[in-house]
Amino acid sequence: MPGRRRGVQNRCGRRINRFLEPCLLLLLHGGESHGYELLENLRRFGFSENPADSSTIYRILRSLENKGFITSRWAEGDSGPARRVYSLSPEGDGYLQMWVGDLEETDRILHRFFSEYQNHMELHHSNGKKT
Amino acid sequence: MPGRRRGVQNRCGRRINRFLEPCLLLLLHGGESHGYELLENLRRFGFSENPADSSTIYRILRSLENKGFITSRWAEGDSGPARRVYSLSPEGDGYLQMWVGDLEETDRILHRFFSEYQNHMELHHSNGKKT
DNA sequence: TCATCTATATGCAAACTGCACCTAGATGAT
DNA sequence: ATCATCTAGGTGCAGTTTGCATATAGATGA
Repeated sequence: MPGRRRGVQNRCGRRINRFLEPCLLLLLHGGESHGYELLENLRRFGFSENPADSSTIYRILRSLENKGFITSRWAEGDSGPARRVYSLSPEGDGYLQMWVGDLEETDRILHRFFSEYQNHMELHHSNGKKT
Repeated sequence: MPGRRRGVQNRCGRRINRFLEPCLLLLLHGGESHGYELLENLRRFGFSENPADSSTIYRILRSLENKGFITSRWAEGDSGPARRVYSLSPEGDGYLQMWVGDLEETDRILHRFFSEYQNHMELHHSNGKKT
């Protein structure tokens, strides 16, 4: 069902920087896989119908391989064209750990934003009127 | 103390896309302010010593003004050069609401990532070995 | 006069992303 | 056989964002 997404896209973009990278690493942490399959499995992370363009996925995978965080081999499938199957390397596992720490920091910042926001809203609520 | 940050930067960049935008909007929600002051106040959000380059701030403010979400006027300060003082517009207030909803969605995705990650870790923990 | 602080801004390059488009094997229908 | 379609991987290009360097300029004090 996935693959090339044609037509108009949401184009909101307000997400996390390079967030697809740790998602792909986490999927590969569960076992080797190829790009097309990874693209389908990305939906698990709750992107509402908008994970990414396939070109983005393939490019991220290529860059992860260039950095030595994953390795690839060609595999003849039981059906369809050959697949480039990726596996997580030990370095990639460490990189995933780093990503997790970084995202936890991001999460803290996010919650500081929410609490600041709620502070403001309570102050404005007390004067009863909101233009 | 802030201003031009010279020297080497962390260059990790794994943060939230355009996250500075809602932070600036929220600060302006608390009252008008100018760029240099906003830059200082950004630290409240818990960016660990790395909020943003001043050029980024000024450019985001300019783009928010172009979209009509904030307005500006020149103000002669009691000291130092003139300042461009920004105020949140009603449209900007709505835009901030939208951002909050969007970041809540981001937060949900983030936590789905964390729970997937913990699932994996528990599975790997059971076989007793972790490099 | 000169350095420094405050304040705003531009130029440039690198990175990331979305969209359009291309290649190519496999599969099934006509 | 030919064609459309699905699977699978990929490139080219343009728009956006960002970090770093740098420019401009008023104010202030040595």
